[in-house]
Amino acid sequence: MEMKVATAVACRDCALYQTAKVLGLETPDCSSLNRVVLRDHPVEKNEVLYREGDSFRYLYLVHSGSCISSATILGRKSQVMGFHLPGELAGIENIGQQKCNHTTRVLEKGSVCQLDFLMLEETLGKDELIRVQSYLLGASAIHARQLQWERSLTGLQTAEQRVAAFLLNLAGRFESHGFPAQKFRLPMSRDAIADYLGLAMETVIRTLKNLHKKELISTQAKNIEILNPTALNALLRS
Amino acid sequence: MEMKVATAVACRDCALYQTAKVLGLETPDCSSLNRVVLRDHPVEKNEVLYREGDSFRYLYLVHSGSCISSATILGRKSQVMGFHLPGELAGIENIGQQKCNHTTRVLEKGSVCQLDFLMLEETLGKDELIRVQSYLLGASAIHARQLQWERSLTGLQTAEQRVAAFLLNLAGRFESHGFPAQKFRLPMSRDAIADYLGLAMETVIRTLKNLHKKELISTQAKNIEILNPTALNALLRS
DNA sequence: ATGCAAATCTGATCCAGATCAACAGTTGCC
DNA sequence: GGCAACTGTTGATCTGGATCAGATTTGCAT
Repeated sequence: MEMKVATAVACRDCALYQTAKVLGLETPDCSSLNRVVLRDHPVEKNEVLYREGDSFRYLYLVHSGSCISSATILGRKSQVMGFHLPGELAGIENIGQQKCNHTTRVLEKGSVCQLDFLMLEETLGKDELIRVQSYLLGASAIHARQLQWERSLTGLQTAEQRVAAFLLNLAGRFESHGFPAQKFRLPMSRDAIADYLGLAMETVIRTLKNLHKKELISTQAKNIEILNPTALNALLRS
Repeated sequence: MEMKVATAVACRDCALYQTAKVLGLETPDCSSLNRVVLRDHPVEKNEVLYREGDSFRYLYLVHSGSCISSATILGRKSQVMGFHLPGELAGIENIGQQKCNHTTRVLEKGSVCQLDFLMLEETLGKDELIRVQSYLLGASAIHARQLQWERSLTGLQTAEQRVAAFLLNLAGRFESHGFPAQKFRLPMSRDAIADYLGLAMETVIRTLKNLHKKELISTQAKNIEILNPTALNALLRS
């Protein structure tokens, strides 16, 4: 059977729109807003939003679809650094840097809003600059929290714990953007999950199967249902 | 034989002093500076700088000695999140948060400078606010880079790679603060390294021994000498 | 110096997960 | 519609590192 869930954030819930409002760009005629924000730009699967080494210019808000970031680091050809779900920003990791340090590409086709930083800075008074900086500090803090969460995956010994933590993190993020937390579709391949968690793909597959068998979750291809979040959480504590 | 190395940054090299200068607090009589910065405050081993849940107020610059940060996260009682060497800031991870999300304690006795954020904000004009925010964005970016580096440890398969990466990271940080990169003293226990890297203490010990046997490094208790940085780096690429 | 507690090291065992290999299912493309 | 390429799944094997149990060293306090 097919699971149907909402797949896009409403414009009023879009973080970039909120941002633009906060930044004082929401003039009645939307002229300032439209100079800086490109709304609802469609993107195709595998399209690259920005590449490692590009000079940093845009912040992206995933409106529908999803994205994956990867980076060349510590001598590995490429390591999956994170995923961007509908309602989330991509590119925050570049704040305060000259160049992009991730490559971010589209995982599932959809649309993004794009905020142009160069354009933004051109037309900035002192008060606006203060607001922008405040906002960026907040965004950086949110990003740092997710990074710290990911960093703490290192401390989880078993594959089961890592996969459980991953599913709960996704669930929480979906929920905080207005999607159901119990039932969702994984935007990424098993391979990408494995890379993200530092496991082999086979281990991810077997672990998901095992959690299914234990009736903590239900999996059918990319469709996930979390049946027992409490027990899932308890796994992390053992 | 005893290895002697410098163990404290000079005041003029202290990041907080630089910071204060950048922020325009370096009046001839140091009155503004002294209101906001507590210079060279001695700290004892195991002293807590700030605790998880405390409201965020101070940024610390490790002048001499060293610190360790840990946090309760993902259901673990405590996970080592990072180390703060002489010349480095502690507390940046709290920027943009109300409450501290790490507990940071002194690993080796020494002294710290302390920057009071509350006091700072009280006496801030627009221009100063802009400078402070700029500085904080830069500091956050540096912190995020280290976090990303740590996050990518997840992708390293073997204990040897993780330990090698750890030693090279420490070496680079020592060097960038004016200390020798090849020869230094580990401020932390094997246990803390293990926790930080997500390994068992015994594995860390054996791996260090093994790297010694291969003559890539030389270890004598907490004294480390990196004999072949190139080969050490090459380990990460295999 | 001396002694004691904490930190470090060594050895032995065992198992979770990596790796290899073969195959099935899916998607998209001519 | 059918082939190619990717993605997912299962089974079998093997090894690196966790775990447990001790021995030894280090460094601090007196």
